[in-house]
Amino acid sequence: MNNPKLIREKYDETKSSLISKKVSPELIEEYKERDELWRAEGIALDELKHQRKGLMPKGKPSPEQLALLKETSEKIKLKQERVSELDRECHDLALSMPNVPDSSAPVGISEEDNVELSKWGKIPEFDFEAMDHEHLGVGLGMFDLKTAAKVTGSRFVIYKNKGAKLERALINFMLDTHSKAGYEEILPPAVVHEDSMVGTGQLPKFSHDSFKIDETPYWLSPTAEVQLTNMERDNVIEEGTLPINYVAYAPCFRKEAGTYGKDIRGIFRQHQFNKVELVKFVTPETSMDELEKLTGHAETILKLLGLPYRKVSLCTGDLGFSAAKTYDLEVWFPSQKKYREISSCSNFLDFQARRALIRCRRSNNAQVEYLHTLNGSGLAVGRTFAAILENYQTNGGSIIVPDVLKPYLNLEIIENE
RNA sequence: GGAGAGAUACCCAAGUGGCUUAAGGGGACGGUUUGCUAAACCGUUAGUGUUCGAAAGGGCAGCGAGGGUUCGAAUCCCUCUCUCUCCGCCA
Repeated sequence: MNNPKLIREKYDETKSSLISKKVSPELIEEYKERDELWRAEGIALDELKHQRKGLMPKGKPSPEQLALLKETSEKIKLKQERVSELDRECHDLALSMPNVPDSSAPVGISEEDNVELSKWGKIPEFDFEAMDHEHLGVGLGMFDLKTAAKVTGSRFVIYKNKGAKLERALINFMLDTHSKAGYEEILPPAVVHEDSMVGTGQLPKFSHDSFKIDETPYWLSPTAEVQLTNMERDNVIEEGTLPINYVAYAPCFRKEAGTYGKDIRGIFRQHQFNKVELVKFVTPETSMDELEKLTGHAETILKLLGLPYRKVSLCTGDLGFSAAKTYDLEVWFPSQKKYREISSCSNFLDFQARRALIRCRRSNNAQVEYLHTLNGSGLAVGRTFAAILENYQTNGGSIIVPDVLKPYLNLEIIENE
């Protein structure tokens, strides 16, 4: 949720900023109008309530008093209905409005306008035709999509044998690495309450992207960002304990509606996938520095695994709903000859903190204010798995195990026996 | 899943329709006293949200959550959530 004062006091600036994030001008105008009405009517209502307090008798009211009380209460009731209606309208509009992009985010319409900031690693050159990760993985018996389609459905996977071990090794490697960097390890529920989904911005607008558990207020979490960020929902955190850094492994569930025919090969885009997530709670003045740190921690995983990647800054049109600024990390896929997203690191400023009511208490003056939240994938495990297969393949279709994973797998090479 | 008991502020806790502007205690903080500490005594302690205001400072809401009854609700009614005790089932 954006600070309502932005629309009230910096209307033109905020409006054009939101338009760059594809919000319709009508929506913004409607919000402004509703907000003004809500405030005016709210003041009138408070005034009436104040009046009634003065009229309250110490004991039983006399008939004259009673008549006056009844009249005032009747007015309050009508005004209250009006205010509640406006309040609901404002709240709904505010919840469906995305975060205002940070001024450092490049202005643009789509993915095409994202700005590449850096590249790391050497793109592997093979003296043979590079296979895609599905051929490699299925060929080595590491995962089975057909059986998963029978057991569950399409876009699900069953990892097997060394594939199962590689997936688990990656999770452990990522958790260990981030723990060493100062993140507190969390193992959260995979299921979250709808209130949490509202807190981080998945609801109410994007209900079609996630799975709801029928007849309950629960959802299958689309990212551990939801669990980790909402752990501090409704809390006031002492400034001295910030920054709070959490790392969690969790399975993530996404409907992937509207992606039919996209990334149908292999395990790149699944309804259920594993992800290691980083979340930070920080003081407002440090959040942009913390975004650099957070992105650096995600990059560390790619570097340690020796996977070539690039870092891009998302343009305003490509920014997620809740994000003010986002760096995507994209890893090289030899079979596609393209960099593909493997991590997304975002600063939400106080947008999620307002929705989820997460505040910090300043140590010098005891003032309470909204803190800033950030998160980043560190990394998407399934995509890391796929990238390792493709980048570490050999001519025979076997996979050289990256050095840092050897202690986890007790293997030098993954090959058919 | 069944039966029962709870939820009041930082903690404990009183409060069954208007005398509550939520008592009292503990703790915390400030002060008096003191060489220092403790004790004693005095005082402060409703966080937060929202709104009005340049500010100082006001208003409104808040007794687990949401509805309802009433001129008026912490208090009466309904629904829900969570905690505890017991029974059943279960990895």
